[in-house]
Amino acid sequence: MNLEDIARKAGVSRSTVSRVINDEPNVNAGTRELIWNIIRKENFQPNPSARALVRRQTQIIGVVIPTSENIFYTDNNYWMQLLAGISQVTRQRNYAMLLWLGSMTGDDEHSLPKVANNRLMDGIIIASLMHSHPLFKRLLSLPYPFVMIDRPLEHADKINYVSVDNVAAADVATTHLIALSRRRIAHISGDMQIADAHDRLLGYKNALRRAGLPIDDNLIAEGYFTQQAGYDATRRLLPFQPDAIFAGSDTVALGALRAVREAGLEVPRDIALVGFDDVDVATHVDPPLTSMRQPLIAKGAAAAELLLDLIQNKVQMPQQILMETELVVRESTVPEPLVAA
Amino acid sequence: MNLEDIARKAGVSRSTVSRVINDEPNVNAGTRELIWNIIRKENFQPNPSARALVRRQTQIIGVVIPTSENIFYTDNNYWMQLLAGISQVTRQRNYAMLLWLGSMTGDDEHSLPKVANNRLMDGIIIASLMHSHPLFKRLLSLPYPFVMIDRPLEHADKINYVSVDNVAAADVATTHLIALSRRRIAHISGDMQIADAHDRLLGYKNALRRAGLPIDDNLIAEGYFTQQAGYDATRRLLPFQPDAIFAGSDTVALGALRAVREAGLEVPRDIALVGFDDVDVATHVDPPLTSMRQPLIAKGAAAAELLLDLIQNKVQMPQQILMETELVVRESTVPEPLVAA
DNA sequence: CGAGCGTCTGGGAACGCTCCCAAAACCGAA
DNA sequence: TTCGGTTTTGGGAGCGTTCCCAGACGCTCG
Repeated sequence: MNLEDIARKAGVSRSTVSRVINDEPNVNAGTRELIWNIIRKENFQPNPSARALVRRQTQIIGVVIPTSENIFYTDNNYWMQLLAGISQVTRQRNYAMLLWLGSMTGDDEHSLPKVANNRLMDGIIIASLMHSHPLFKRLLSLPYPFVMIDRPLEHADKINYVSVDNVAAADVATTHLIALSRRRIAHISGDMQIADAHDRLLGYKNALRRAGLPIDDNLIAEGYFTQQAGYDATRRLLPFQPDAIFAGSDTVALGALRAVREAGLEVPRDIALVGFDDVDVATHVDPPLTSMRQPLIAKGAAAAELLLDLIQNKVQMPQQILMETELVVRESTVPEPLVAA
Repeated sequence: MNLEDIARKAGVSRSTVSRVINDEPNVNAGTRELIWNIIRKENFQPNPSARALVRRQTQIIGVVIPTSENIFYTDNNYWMQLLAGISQVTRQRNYAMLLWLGSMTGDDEHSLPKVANNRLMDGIIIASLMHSHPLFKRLLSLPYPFVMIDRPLEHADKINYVSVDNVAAADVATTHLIALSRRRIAHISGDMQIADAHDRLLGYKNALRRAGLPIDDNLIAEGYFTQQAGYDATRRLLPFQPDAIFAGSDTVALGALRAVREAGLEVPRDIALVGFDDVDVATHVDPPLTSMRQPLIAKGAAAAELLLDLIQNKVQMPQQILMETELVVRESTVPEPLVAA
């Protein structure tokens, strides 16, 4: 079933049917109605490959999550929230989304450069790409627009991205701990290859400085955004007797919690604990975790919206979008439940 | 850059280049080498739309997760695990995956029937579709193969699906509770529109029957696969004094745990608790949840493998695949840690 | 030395659309 | 009735591949 078939049934030409399908003007109202009826009856949809071939647009965007470890072992709903947000927008704007998961560093068919070069997509969203990734330098010469989720560490001024103000967010989180009279506040950062980790450390330092508290390198542990890293880092920190820990992510906080417990200490009495992201685990864990919420669904949606705007030339690149964060206070910093259940 | 351009550079014809790219025989070895070199140098990739147009194959599969509530509010990594498994296989077999999230019941462009009718995909994987879904009856007339994840409630013998033996799994879980000398074992089932819920209830009853325990309807609560449903169901169950609860999923178990706590009871002392799926939350919650593990990554991978085999005519439909489950015992049923941390 | 056969190569047609241009149909006004 | 302008319609060309067929070439063998 193709345009020609529909045309034959309607007694018109291929061109007229095409005009109707694409909502072009200058088609006789009666004819238009007739053709629509036939299209509906036959459940006809124009062949997307043929269309893409001539239009040079596939109406497909790619979503790339290149951090393989995270994908398979992530213990939370972070990515799904992001995907849900992207999906909302692509759907509403009539695009499809192609998903590429996992490490794409190789030189094979599935490397990110190869995939990205493929004219199958009109643009891509790249989540959490480290600037040490081999793709990074190729990014700028991509033949179509792309949007990064989270700020890239280099060339940030030339790149479209959606992020949160991590400096401010970390500042708020740390200030919350200071307000609770904690004085020896430790920070477990993520990988310094990631701008987010970098910025959160900065925000943490800013808050301490403003409060007139010393910045003690013994209370700062660099790690990765994993539970194990949180655990290891906390064991390194404990000898220096922190009375609070601001973890770089909720997953990290989970590891920290385990280490604190094993040391026979109690949260929040001995050590108050703050996470980042506010993913599902924050509420499941005991005590529930105070966490800096990232609006993940909205972040995904904003990235998609931006990418489609770029594709359709509605905005000029580069665009940088920062989403609002919000501190969600729970019992890992404030002992009593805030509201009765 | 197209075949013709490459051909010109190599001093051969379009056809020869095509043959080289598609690894066809009967090309002079030297010419082949020469052409490959040019292709590599130019970073050329054949246009997927043009290829799809003539081959009538897009090398793309669709993955549909039609249960909208689950997507946006799922508090665990269930879906991501499934996607990770699918992705592994599609990648290895040179396919791309298109993701369709959320309710697709409407009659608009984004309804599942519309999407499925689109010749953009060579096949689809459909996760957790209820047989009351308006798509369900259309499924069998789809113009290409599809694989369901989890057993459909109707036409199961005609449909390709990947699932676990829920009857046996539920039996094992219940038997575990019986072995712990629990005698008033309650079950919170999922929606009876879902075969999984149906089968797990059956397995639960089988185990009781075999152990010579009575089946008490007061100890069976039908709900949905959500936390709130688990909470509500548990409040209905508590007056009948269960000493154990087998929840239809980990998420449900989370709600149950909350209700048990609020009633001033302790897990596992007063009520032992078993979940299903063994997603991330099972380990995060306190006490960690005994749960029936579904091999989600493997399940996704198996579904993808099956779909691609169907597309490539390597197997005949219908195929039904059952994956192994495994009871993971944690402190929600057995008080002391099994191993020292 | 020519027939016969395998290997290798080139070019036309087709896939199903969109886009452009030309022509047909229609309209009201002179 | 004719004319100019607008609206409506049809068909050719082209998008970048694959597929098929035909032809060139080289080799073997009678």
